[in-house]
Amino acid sequence: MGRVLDFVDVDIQPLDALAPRERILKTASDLFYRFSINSVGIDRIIAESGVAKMTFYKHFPSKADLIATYLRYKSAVWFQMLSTSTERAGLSPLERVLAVFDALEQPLLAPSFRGCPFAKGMAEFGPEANSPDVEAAIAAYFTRLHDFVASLIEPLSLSKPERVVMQILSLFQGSLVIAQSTRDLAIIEANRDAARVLLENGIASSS
Amino acid sequence: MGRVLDFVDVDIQPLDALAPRERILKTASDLFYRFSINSVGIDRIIAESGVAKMTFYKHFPSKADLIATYLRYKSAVWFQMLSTSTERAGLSPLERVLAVFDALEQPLLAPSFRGCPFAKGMAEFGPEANSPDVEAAIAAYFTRLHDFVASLIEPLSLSKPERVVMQILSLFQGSLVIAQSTRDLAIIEANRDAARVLLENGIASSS
DNA sequence: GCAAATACATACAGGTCTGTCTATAGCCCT
DNA sequence: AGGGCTATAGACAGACCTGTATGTATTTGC
Repeated sequence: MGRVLDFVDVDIQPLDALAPRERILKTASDLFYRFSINSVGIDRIIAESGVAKMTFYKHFPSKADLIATYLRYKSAVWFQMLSTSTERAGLSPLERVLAVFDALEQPLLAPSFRGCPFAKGMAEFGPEANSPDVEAAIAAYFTRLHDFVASLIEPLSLSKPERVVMQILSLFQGSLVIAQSTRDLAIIEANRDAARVLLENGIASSS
Repeated sequence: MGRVLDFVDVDIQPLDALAPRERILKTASDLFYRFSINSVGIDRIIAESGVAKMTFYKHFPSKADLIATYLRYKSAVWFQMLSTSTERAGLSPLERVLAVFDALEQPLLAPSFRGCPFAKGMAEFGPEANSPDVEAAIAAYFTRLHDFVASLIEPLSLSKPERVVMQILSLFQGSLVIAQSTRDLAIIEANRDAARVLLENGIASSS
């Protein structure tokens, strides 16, 4: 049942066949990501998900609650994609690291691509926003992403793995920002190659 | 008179000694960047800049107008910093490219650091926001940044300069995202070194 | 010193936001 | 068949938003 975790907007199952809670979450996810979180009101989410207001507030006690759930949902989607790419059969340890950039292809190709949902979340819900749940969801994503890349790099036995992890993470997040402003898919290949050079450089200097 | 272009929050001149327009712009700049654009209302900007509402609307016909001006102002600030770093005396062409990462030190050290103002702007004012002036200001920044890095790289006569420009830009923007979530200054050094490796690799393969 | 431009203070209109309340309709389970 | 759970529909309160209108004070130029 990985259907819910698809990145692509198109769904096999029509929206109104889903349970109300999933309908709300999916509608909110689309709207929050396409527009921004603060510019999408509860009323619109309710209208477009075809749900009554009380039903909404039964499933999500507050908008902040929905936002945090949306971010955890998006996190699951992204790690699903990352896993799919990095766990392909026949990849060498080094290629598995580079595969995180392959995972960007599908999102970047989607016309609904609007950058990294978590960077966008940070932009709207910084430290002064007083939304601890939202902040926590964002921080959890970045921590998990860091650990994910670190675990991919670990088998390479680099001399300064933490440094390379930060470099890969920067290339990854940077791809998402730059791609958003230029819409040039070449960024993926360029940064995968950059990562390869950095990794091989780290391996060489660690020998 | 580069005072207005200082990144640091502290100002030598007190705020209420400035002309109303500058007071408004400076207050708005602080608030928009610390919080987010959509979550700061006109009333707050007016209150904190000690200005009457009509005065505000005389200088800025609409909030969108103020936002676009804010972004152009921030752009000037950032390029001021980039110029300062890259035009230091005694830098080799390669070191001048790497100096763009030095420019990040000052912003990252500031407690008010909240990431890249333009990525934040994109997060709130995407294509569906219908704010052409704001969009244009953001696009102008990224175009100018691209051209800036390209002009720094040009003297190195790399075989694929455009590719390396994208890599450097990704490392630069990635630094801002990652630094925002980890607050680790080591990111700068790591990515400057990454850039060095990529540049030297490009020089080697172009020979 | 006086006139004109500029800025201040504040009330207001019309809209949107989140969240609550009331009342009604459908559905499952026994 | 009927009780209880769940969803729908829509009005409503109170706060906030942008932008306008109406006066009064202050500064500036000559």
